[in-house]
Amino acid sequence: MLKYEIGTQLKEIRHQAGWSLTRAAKETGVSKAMLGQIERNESSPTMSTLWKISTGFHKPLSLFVDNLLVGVDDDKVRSTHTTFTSHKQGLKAKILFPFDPRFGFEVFAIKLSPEQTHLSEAHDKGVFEHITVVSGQMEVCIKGRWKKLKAGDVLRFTADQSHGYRNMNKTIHAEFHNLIYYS
Amino acid sequence: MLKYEIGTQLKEIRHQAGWSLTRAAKETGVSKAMLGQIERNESSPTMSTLWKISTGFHKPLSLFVDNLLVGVDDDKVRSTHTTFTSHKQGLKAKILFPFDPRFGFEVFAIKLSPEQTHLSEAHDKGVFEHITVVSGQMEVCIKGRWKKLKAGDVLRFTADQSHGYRNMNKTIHAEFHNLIYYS
DNA sequence: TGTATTTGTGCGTTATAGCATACATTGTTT
DNA sequence: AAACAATGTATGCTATAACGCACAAATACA
Repeated sequence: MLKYEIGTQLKEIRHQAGWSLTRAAKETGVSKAMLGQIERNESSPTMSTLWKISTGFHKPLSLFVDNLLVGVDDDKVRSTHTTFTSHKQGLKAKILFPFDPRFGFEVFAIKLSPEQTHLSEAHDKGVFEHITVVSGQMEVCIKGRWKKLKAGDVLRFTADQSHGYRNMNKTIHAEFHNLIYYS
Repeated sequence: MLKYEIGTQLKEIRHQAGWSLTRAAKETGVSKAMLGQIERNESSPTMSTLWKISTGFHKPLSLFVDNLLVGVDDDKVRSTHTTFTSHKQGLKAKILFPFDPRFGFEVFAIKLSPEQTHLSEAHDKGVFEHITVVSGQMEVCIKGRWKKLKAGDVLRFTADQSHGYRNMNKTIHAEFHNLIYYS
């Protein structure tokens, strides 16, 4: 169960060099059996052996680590509108896109019950929140001031400060998306 | 025996985030025991767990892989002028600096016996050889032409072609350094 | 067309990454 | 100072990365 398809990268580099597994094993000091399983994504190499590999190929480590948008395969539809996780009182949140180091952001969908307020702690420097209101209306608090948002409205702010969301309506829920970007 | 000190990097990132090992374990999904040994460079993480770590910290993978010039510690002197390895006929070579993916080059010292010729196969594209003659005199063959070099002379050429070195002198050895850069 | 030789993969064993738990140490509280 | 909570470390166990060897298929060679 590998999220990280480094094997494809290795196979390409090896073929490009015109090396056999035996040759690669000789140059890198890693057994060809292991190199084989790594290429087939059957095994997740340790940093130690990855170092040996990049050394043997006379290539920088980043070459094996970067450009790995190959294994994304999110082209199959995931249904998220059924499962809402993380039930705090009056606030339901579910993950639309979990954080992925290759992209640097994560996206939540959040439902605020009527007359509910949620305060959030400050995040690290370089974190940006992107609010998109889907339905209902809500308010976001930044630097002590509550800003009104209605369906379709968007808002971006630096999240390295305490902030909050609330739904002042007495009957209808508010739903919004929150894209959190980490730089 | 880790060449790759990724632990130091992790420790710094964790401290910078103000997280305890317990907190980090919770966020990343990696046990705090494991995080501990990784930080102490007692364990070389697999790419799989390194992915979990970078995900949990909301940081790109490159942050843990790059900027690792910390563990170089070549400030202790290695004596190389005694041990000459790789004895081909009439050619003695020793490694001054082995290839390191962080730098991208390796350096050899080569001794050519009198009246000796050595031919080398073409390397990959993007490989450069840097010749520095230390003592004696020698000739380097590029594109079929032999170029004369004497002590103190230097020469750089693209190594994606067959080339050769020879010492035409009848009595004295020739010694030169060869820095091979892989781009 | 047999016969080597080289290719990659499968198998059993060993080394080690990874986990859960318990422990010792330090810092906080009342 | 006693009691408490939080820190990072040490311990035993399980999962798996890594190895050496042997095998089957493909390729080269005669």
